[in-house]
Amino acid sequence: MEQVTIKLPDGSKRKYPSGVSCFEIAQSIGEGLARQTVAARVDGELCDVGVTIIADSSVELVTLNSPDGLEVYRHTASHVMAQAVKDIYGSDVQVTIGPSVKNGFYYDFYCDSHTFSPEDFPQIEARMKELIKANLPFERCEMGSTEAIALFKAMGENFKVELIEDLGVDSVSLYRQGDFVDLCRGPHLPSTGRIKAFKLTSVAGAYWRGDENRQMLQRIYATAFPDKKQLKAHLARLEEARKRDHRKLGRELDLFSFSEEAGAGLPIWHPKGAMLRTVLEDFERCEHLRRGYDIVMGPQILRTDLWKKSGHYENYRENMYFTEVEGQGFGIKPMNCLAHMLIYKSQLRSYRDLPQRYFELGTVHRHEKSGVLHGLTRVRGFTQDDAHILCTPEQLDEEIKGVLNFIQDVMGIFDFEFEMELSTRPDKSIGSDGDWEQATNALESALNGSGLPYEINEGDGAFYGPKIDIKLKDALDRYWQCATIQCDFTLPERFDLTYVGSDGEKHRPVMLHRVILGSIERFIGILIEHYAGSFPLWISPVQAVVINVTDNQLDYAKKVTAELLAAGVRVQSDLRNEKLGFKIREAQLQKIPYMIVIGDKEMEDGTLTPRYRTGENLQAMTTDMFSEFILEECKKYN
RNA sequence: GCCCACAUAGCUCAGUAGGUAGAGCACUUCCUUGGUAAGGAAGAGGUCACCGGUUCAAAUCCGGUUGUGGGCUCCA
Repeated sequence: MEQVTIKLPDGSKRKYPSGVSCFEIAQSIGEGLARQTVAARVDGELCDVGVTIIADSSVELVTLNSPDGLEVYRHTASHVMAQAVKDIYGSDVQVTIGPSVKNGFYYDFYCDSHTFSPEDFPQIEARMKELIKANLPFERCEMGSTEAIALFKAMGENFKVELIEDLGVDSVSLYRQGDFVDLCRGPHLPSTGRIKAFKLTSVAGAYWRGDENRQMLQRIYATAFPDKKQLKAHLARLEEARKRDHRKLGRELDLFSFSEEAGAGLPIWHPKGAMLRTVLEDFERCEHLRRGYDIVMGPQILRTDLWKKSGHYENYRENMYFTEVEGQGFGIKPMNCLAHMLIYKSQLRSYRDLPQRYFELGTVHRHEKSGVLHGLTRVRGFTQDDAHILCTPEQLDEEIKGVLNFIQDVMGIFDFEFEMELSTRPDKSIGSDGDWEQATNALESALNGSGLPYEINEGDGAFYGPKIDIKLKDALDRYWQCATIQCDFTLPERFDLTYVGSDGEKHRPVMLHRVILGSIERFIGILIEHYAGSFPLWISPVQAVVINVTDNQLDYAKKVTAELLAAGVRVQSDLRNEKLGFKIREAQLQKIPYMIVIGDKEMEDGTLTPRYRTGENLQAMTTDMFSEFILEECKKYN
């Protein structure tokens, strides 16, 4: 009998009879492993465990512990869900696609006669459970495309027909479990019974093939995990995220609100939220000055002609707000770079003046489509911590490194880990090859120099230049895009920015657009969720609240409050005629770091007793000692 | 912008079948002066998001608008 040599990931080699299946290989290593194996990677290609091997190959057994395995698992669950839906709704429903996604999977259905709602979930889930219990095996078969098209046409599955037609290949693979057949590349679990824990989570609309001009499909989102415990843990994580939702905490902590009367997407900052913002903005001003930036300020509206010159009118006028007075048109700024370039242009620049680093806490307005607004993370009016660095091409490398360093410091201060992506030249772009190459190299070399890992996002740069995007990771392992560094040689060209070089000739400066926090609004939204509203002392809008035990200490408590306020502590007082326990509870719910308890004892000694929000009481101390302690803590950051 | 859902007191939510609204917390007043997460009593508070339609009668049914939520698309 012919033999094949199988190379395993640990480097060992084993001989098997030709035609051995991956499952049998797993079995030969151990029954336990065989039970956990859901797919295999044969010579790098992900495939079913049932696949047979007829030539020497390297085989990696994929278990549920790997991302690949989980993906196969969830993808299979999506087929089971599609089967359940077809079983229940029959030909009223057409299937389309159903991939696995982060934390779960979905399947998109087309259906005119019925609108899915969470009320349908129990029935669909019940049918899925039956299908799982039946432990239907998955059978893969290859079929000529013509034949497959005919098959799906006969089934009335027009979306599948279109998919096959667009694939433009001779043959396709189908997967069958029970009487359900789906076009699919696979791989899948060996049988439906392997699914142990799943749950349908939500319904949503989604465009066919992600194209807003095409049919709207009904997407059912679900999640699946290798066991019930992990599913439960995932649902608990979602619950935790709901608790931390910045929209909920924003109201509970009285930070901000939105008003239907004012307009959608326009946050209104209440005293505590405005204080939080002010602290962040002061921090930013200080950090920028420290790093050699100049603070500048541009106007809120600029003449429409200028937006035409910059190209923004052409590209973004649908998203801009305009106004006209006395026959002259103005556009409300959607970004800050124009004024910054006008500052640059206000005098003749020498290479000796460069780099120029203009920093502005620039409030911009963009008319985002109504459906995309979301709390503070997607709004129509927001403030960017925006800077534009104009420098010589030779300085580019150093400047980018400086910005990366800046980002690293700031992310560290807020306990954020982050990932970086380098986005390169897109298909549709402007600028010379040389410019692109130089800019991309500069970004790349700065990234390499930082020693931090990054990924390359081929073709995802802006049309005017490559960029580095930073995605920060919050306390719940969610990623948020905040900081970005973009190279731009277009705007300096359009605005004819120049500097006189050492050779006495005019040269074109390079412009870096960059933000650190991105939008202050968005960043605060992320911070609220990251800290679950329990802000570090230095950014807490209210750092301490003075609480008297009885009316007897009213005057002393007022005096302490005034002294702390004068010393620069962000303090409030709660002198209501309520029990201490009640006032402590309210301060706890407001997540105020320190509660200053004042009773007869403190009044007699001329002290105060701070209680930290963890419940821990500090030693009684004088007002001066406390304010000094608070201010010292804050100085670490600012 | 698109699909679906939702909009009742400051907040969280009830409101069964169309018959002009209810709770808890918060608020006000009074009692209580109590040392570390809710002391007690009473009171006040709502053109049921807005506009229009059906009906003898609309919080409830229908249409539109605005806003919100879950997604899709988009994010200079």
